[in-house]
Amino acid sequence: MGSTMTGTGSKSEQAYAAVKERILDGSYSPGYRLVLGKIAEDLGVSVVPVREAIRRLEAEGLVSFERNVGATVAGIDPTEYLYTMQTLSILEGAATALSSPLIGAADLARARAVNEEMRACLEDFDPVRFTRLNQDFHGILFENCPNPHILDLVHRGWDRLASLRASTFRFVPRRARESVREHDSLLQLIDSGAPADDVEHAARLHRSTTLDAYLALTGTDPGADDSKETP
Amino acid sequence: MGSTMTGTGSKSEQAYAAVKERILDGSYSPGYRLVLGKIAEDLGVSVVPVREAIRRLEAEGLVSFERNVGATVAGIDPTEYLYTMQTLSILEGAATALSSPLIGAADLARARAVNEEMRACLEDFDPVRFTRLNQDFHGILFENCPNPHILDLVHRGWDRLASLRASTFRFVPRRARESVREHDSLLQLIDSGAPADDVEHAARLHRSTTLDAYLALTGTDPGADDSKETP
DNA sequence: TACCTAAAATTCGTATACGATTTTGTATTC
DNA sequence: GAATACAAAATCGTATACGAATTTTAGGTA
Repeated sequence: MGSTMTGTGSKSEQAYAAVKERILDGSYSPGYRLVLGKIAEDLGVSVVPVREAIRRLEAEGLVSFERNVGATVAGIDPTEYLYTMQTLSILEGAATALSSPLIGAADLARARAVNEEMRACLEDFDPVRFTRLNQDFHGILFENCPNPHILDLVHRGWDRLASLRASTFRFVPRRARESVREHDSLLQLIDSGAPADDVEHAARLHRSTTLDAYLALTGTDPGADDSKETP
Repeated sequence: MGSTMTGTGSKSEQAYAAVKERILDGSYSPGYRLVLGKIAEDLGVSVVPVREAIRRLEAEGLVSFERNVGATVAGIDPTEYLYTMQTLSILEGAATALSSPLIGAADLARARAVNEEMRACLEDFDPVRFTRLNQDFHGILFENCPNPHILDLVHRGWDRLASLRASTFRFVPRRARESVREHDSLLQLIDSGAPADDVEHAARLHRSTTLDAYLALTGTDPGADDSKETP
């Protein structure tokens, strides 16, 4: 009865989906210890399929695993967050660029509508709703991407961030207004039939500016000295 | 006796490593049916860890899996090849760019040496050796990349290509000489302290030119019309 | 109290076993 | 001869069971 039982797949699939959902919605937050026996009992299956599911989640980066010790929900250290955001900025930029020549008027209209919702959402600000809309917006820009591998990687990145966001909520309110405006520009750029390179650059900048805003706010400056790029 | 037994990890790890190695070196070529019982017997373990290993390989994209039917080594259709190459060109470009400010004189010297080996290798041409050297070359340029996620994705892409290459050998001999020259330019660019954007562009172009050469040779033109980027 | 040791409890890792599903082979019918 | 029906074999999926490794707890000693 837990978690929107689909009942469709094998027990292994069921366990995979259930644990993944719990991670993404925050029921299992980062650091949470995933004990095979407990989960198995919870789901009413034996440990074998649960173990398999957890190993798969490990391969996707949602779970970290240690031999003879067990699995925990993958952590939230700021460095990881930065890595993921940076990777996403690259992949989303590429995905948007590859999509852009294939985006039709209907898609643009939908994206515009979502962005207007975001704008409306700026008053009595609801970060969760805003974040969801943001994903919808970019999802529309991606969905025409002719390269499914890139899309898959983007989705995995989102999943990771969702897992983090569900626990520690990372959001820079001041950034929201700016973000909506950047969306406008991005749409205009695509609509004008700009070269893919320009779209890519703009889309990447959009994401990495969000990251910068976050860094500026928290003062996080993880390990590597990769900030000396503007001498 | 099978496949450089490390003996270190659990049976599950052992199975994972063994099957992966067989896929990468071509012992199991694309389409090969991975029967749990057979593999288990081969490795002297039971089916449970083998199954787990295969599911993990599926998550990495090396194996495709169908419920109640079984697993096969992931296929080689040209579309996949194109997707992977395109994704790699993006990720390698970014990885090289992020590395470039951190690449020291020693690294550059090593890379130069490898490229000279490649040049020497152009006479009495050995594609396998050339390919390995090529990976070494780019590996040197990457290894300073401060973002391990990107590196991980690049390595996964390489693994996929290795699996394909081991069966159908995809190589455009005429391209080799050109490639070595491009390496020279790339090294010079990095050495001159060029902006990261320039390095990224050059590195990406390098990979996608290779892809174009392959496409021109085979006439493969899968699905999407993503070639209209140079109007 | 702090620290070391040993036993108990927990949890993992995998072999085995068996039911469920799919595939293959064979006979029957038109 | 082709198509269908059915039986046999192969293979998958998972519950159960038990040994192995780790963590926790308890007890004793300086």
